[in-house]
Amino acid sequence: MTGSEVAAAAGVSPATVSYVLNDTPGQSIPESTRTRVREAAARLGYQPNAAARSLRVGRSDVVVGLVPDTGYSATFSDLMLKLSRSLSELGLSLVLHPAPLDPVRLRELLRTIDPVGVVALTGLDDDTVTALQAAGVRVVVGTAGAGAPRAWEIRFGAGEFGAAQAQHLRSRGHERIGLVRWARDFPSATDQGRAAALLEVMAVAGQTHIPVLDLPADPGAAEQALGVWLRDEPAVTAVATMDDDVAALVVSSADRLGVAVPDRLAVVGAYDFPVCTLVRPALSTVRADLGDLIGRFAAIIHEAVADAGSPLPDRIAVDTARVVARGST
Amino acid sequence: MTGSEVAAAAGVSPATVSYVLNDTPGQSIPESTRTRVREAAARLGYQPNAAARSLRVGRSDVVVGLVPDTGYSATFSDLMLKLSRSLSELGLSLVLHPAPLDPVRLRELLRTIDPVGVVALTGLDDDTVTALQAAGVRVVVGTAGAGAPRAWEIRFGAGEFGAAQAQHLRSRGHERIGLVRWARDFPSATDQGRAAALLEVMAVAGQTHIPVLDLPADPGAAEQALGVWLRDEPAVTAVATMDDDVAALVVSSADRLGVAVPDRLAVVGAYDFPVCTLVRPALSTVRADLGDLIGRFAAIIHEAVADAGSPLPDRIAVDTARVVARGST
DNA sequence: TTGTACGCGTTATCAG
DNA sequence: CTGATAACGCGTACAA
Repeated sequence: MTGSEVAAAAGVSPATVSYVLNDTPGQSIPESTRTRVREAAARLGYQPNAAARSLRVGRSDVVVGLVPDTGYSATFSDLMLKLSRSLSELGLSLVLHPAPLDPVRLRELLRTIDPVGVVALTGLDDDTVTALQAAGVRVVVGTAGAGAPRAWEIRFGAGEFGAAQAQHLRSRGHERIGLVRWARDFPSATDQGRAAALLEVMAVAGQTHIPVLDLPADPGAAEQALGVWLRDEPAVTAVATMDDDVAALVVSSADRLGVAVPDRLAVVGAYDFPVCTLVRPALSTVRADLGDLIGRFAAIIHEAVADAGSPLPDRIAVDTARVVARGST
Repeated sequence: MTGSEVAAAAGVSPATVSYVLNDTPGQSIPESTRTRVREAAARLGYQPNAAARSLRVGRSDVVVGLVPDTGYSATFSDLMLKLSRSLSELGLSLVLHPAPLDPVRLRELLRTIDPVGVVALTGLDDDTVTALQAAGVRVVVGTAGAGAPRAWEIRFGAGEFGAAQAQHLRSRGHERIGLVRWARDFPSATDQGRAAALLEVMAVAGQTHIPVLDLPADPGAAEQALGVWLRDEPAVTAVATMDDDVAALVVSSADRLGVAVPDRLAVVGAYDFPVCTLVRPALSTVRADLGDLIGRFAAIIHEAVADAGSPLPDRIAVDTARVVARGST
């Protein structure tokens, strides 16, 4: 079903079809013609060819959502579903991809999808951001990142989660805290941003660096790694984790090791995943109303796509980050 | 960077560039020309434009992976990562999308991505499969489904997980079992296939239908729903769940209700998610070496894409489905 | 007010 | 054995 066929059915030229269906401004087409075209399009089930459109316009209508490759809880899933709906109303569509991606797979993604925007639930390192811009991505929404954000890049929640975690642990009397992240081949930018945010708060209490534990996903290996780490870092009485999945593994590993939570080791996670209330003790965590942000993301992306020259906010604060205290702290 | 520029740099025509870089058979181009072209392409960092290619060829090189919209664990995440790599080697790329999708979003996905193949970690209902075929998708790999598979559709693991769960529960002496699935607006085809598989095994023991509990994701609501359901179904002494996330919520809800697991209620999950060993009692589950299947999926998709007429297997058995017995049964 | 014609980058057909 | 050239479907400048 092509635009020409619709034009033929409506008795107009292909150009008119394009004008009508795209609501092209500056064209004075009588309402009667418009309805005839729209009706024909609807009747024939006309769907514009995305490839032809992309080729002509020079960009696709696709936004890529980068999700953590460590698995992806219902919390994040809901977020992406919301984003998908919001973007959909604005004529954009969302597909997901696991992150972080190595340079080769990133290039492949950019080449095959040529997204107009990227929303990352993970941090993006500078090289990735640079590659995205070079590939023509109009707007990037992500969390942490080392340098200053570019004009077309928006950051959110860079430090709020870490700050909330550290403040909570301090308020519970802890003076030396650590960070637990997933062990992985390539370091994640989110991990680094979180560590920096924790340190900023703990520096006030005299802590000079944040010890980091790389936790393997395998329960046996995790237990061992935690045991060794706790011996090596005897001053650490509490840990913040990158997310609640990691926190859950810490708590259960501690249980097996005979390490009392929260007495010997307090644990605070992040994002309030469903797993929080499944483990014993239940996980304290930091949650934020990210769902609220999603609508703004969509609007910002739409704006950036529609009007390339419009200025973007370089940062969106997550002002709703709040501690949910449960049994693990 | 376009093919024409490469052609100019190499002193050949654009057509020759296409022939060389695509290894088009039936063309006798001297090795010297080939190397010259390849060199120029590499030097200039040529990346073919996917939109133009899609427009010309009539399909994209993208495969869509449908993932459960309830969130998915590291187990599925790993699977998709493996699939992504396998497809990548075959010149195809993978993007993810939450499923099930309503008809509107499905159409949008098909229009914007125009995938050449679909791999679903969830079941696909018949309408969806029909829509996929109509949109020109060459091959669909999915789990359950009501009717018989189409020639271009491959099913895997339709009943194996359910059969293994039911057999395990029977071997533990249970004669009346139920199925627990996520409460959701639209029924999932996976859920229906699982129920049928369970019934097939339990029919031998005289069970005539499988009571189903729709579990809300919210812990409080889940606890209440489980309590009511157990009162309504006093004969049920064990449940199989759709996956380990659901199973974990059942176990923790039972704990809060004072229902002893496994004595009053045995619980067996599926897929061996990491959450299995995080809850008490640890979850019995059914696992299969799906990673092994992934490579075959990729090969089958590649085959179907490369040679439209080649016959596909209509079914791939998951012969490695095995029970992992832990504390919950 | 509407239609014609061109170009986006690629691949396939068909002369040379 | 090689390379012009047309065509894919759309959007838009310009002509009618």
